[in-house]
Amino acid sequence: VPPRADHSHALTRKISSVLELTLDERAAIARLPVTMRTVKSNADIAREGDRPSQSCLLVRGYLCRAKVLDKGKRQIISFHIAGDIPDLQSLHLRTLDHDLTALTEAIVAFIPHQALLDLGARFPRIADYFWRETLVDASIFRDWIVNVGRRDAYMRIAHLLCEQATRHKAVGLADDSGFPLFLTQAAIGDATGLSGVHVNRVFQQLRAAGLVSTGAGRLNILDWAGLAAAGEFDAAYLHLAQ
Amino acid sequence: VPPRADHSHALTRKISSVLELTLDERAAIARLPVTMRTVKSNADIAREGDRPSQSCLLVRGYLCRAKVLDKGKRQIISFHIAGDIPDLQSLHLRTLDHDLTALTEAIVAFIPHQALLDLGARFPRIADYFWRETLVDASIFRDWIVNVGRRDAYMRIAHLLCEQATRHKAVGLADDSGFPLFLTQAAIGDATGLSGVHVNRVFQQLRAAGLVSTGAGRLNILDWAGLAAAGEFDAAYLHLAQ
DNA sequence: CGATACGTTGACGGAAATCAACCCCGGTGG
DNA sequence: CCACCGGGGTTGATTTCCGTCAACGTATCG
Repeated sequence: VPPRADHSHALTRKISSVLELTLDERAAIARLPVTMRTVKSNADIAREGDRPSQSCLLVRGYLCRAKVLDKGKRQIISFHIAGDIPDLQSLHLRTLDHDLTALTEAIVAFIPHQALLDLGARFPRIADYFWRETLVDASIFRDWIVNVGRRDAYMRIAHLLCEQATRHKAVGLADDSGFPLFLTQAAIGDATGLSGVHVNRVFQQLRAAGLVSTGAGRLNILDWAGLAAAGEFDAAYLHLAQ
Repeated sequence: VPPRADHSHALTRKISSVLELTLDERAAIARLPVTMRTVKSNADIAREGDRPSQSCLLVRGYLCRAKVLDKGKRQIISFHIAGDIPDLQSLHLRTLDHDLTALTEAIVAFIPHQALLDLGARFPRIADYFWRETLVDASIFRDWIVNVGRRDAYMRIAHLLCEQATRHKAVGLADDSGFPLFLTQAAIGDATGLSGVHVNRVFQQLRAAGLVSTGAGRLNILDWAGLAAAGEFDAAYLHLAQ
C-alpha cells in the first residue's frame, strides 16, 4: 500500500508532531489551493536567484537544498522529507539563495504565498508553527556548520545518519531500526563536504564497527548508542519536544 | 567621541536599514524595559542548554555564537555587531543550542521576551522585521555551510572578510576602506574551521596579493574587487535590499 | 543487451593540522 | 623603572586526513 499522496495528510502529520490541530485548522489546510506536481529524481524545482510566488510542500519523496560554486562543486544545505516546506522562508525573503532539487522522484504541492499568509492570519497557531519551523531550520544549519567545520569524516557521517534517523522517527516515517536510504554516497559527500570516494571508505568503517548496515533500500542502524557516540549526536538542536 | 550606548539608538539604526520607522515605533522601542550590562571580552553571556526568558540586544562591541565539541574544539556559528539580537530565536525555541560569547568588551541590553512579543503585537511591521531578521540569520548560516564545506582556506577567509565588511557598511559602522578588526586570527579559525596557524599563513597570502592590510585596529580592504573574486563573494544571501 | 548510475578499490599527491618554538607588545606589579 | 607575564601573531618541521584520478564491479532499466 503506497503512502497517501495528498498535501493535507503530509502537512497535518508533520504539524501534529508539534501541536494538536483542531478540526477547523485541519479543514483549512485541506482547502488550501494547491497545485500538485510530480518531479523526476535529480530535477530542479527552483533555482538560486528565482523570485517564487509560492512555496513547495513536499508530499512524497526526498528533496534537498544546495548551492553550487563557480568551479562546479556542490554543497547540500539540507535534506527534506514528507511534510517539509523547504522554501518557506521565501514568504519573506524575495529572492531564493539556493537551489531546490529532488533527490528521488517526488510529489510536491505548490501553495501560493498569499494562501499561506491568509492561513496564518486566520489561525495564529499555524502562523507560529511556520515561524517556529524556520527557526528549527536555522538550528539545524547551525549544527551543520559545526559538522563540516569541526568534525572529521567519520564523525560527520555518523552524525548525519543519526540526524536523519531522528527526523524520520519524529514524523513516523521510520522506527528505531533505520530509515529508507534515499541518499547516494555522492549526496552524502555533498552534504558533509567530503568526496564521494571518501564517503565510501567511511561507510566501510561504520559497517566494520558494527554500527550500520545497508541493504534493500534501507539504512539499518545496528547500534544506535554506538552511532550516536561516534557522531557526538545530541538531538537537542532539533527542538523536537516543546 | 564614543558611539552612543543606548539600546534604542543601536536597534533603530539597524531596523532603519530595512524599513522607515514611525515616531510611534521609535517611541515604543525607546520605552522597552531593558537591563543594560557590560560584559568583559571573552565572557559568556549565555550557554548551550540555558532556557532564557529574555533576549540580548548588542549595543556596543562584538559577540559571537559558538558550539564546543567534546574534545574542546570550538566552532563559531555567527558574528554579531551593534544592533543585532543574536538569540532572538529563543523567543520560540525554549532551550539555547549554542553559547553566546563576547569577542570584545561589550554593552548589551537584555529585553524580556514578553516585551518583545508585546512590541510585535502592537507594531506588526516590527514583528515582521524580527521574523525576517531570523530568516536572514538562517540565510547566512546556509552560506557558512558552503564556506566551510566546499571552499579552500584562502577562499573561506576572503569570503568571511567580504561578509563582515558588507554587514558593517549596511548599518553604517564602516566605509569601503575596511572595518574595525574585532577578530583574532584564532577566532577566524574557529569560524572557518581552520587552525589559527593556517589562518595566519592565509593572511600573509592575502597581504602579499595586495588585497588587504591590517593595522591600527582595523582591517583595510585594499582591493575590494580582488577580495570578492578571491572569495566568490556575492552579497545576495545577506538579503540587504528588499 | 548495452547504457547508465552507483558503489568499490588502489595509487598518489596536496592542503591543512599539529607541535613547538619564538617574537612583539601592552599591562601590571614588585 | 624595569622585570615579568600573557595574549596574540609568526615561523618551521612533520604528519595526516582526505582529495583526485582512474579503473573496475554490479545492479537496474529501457
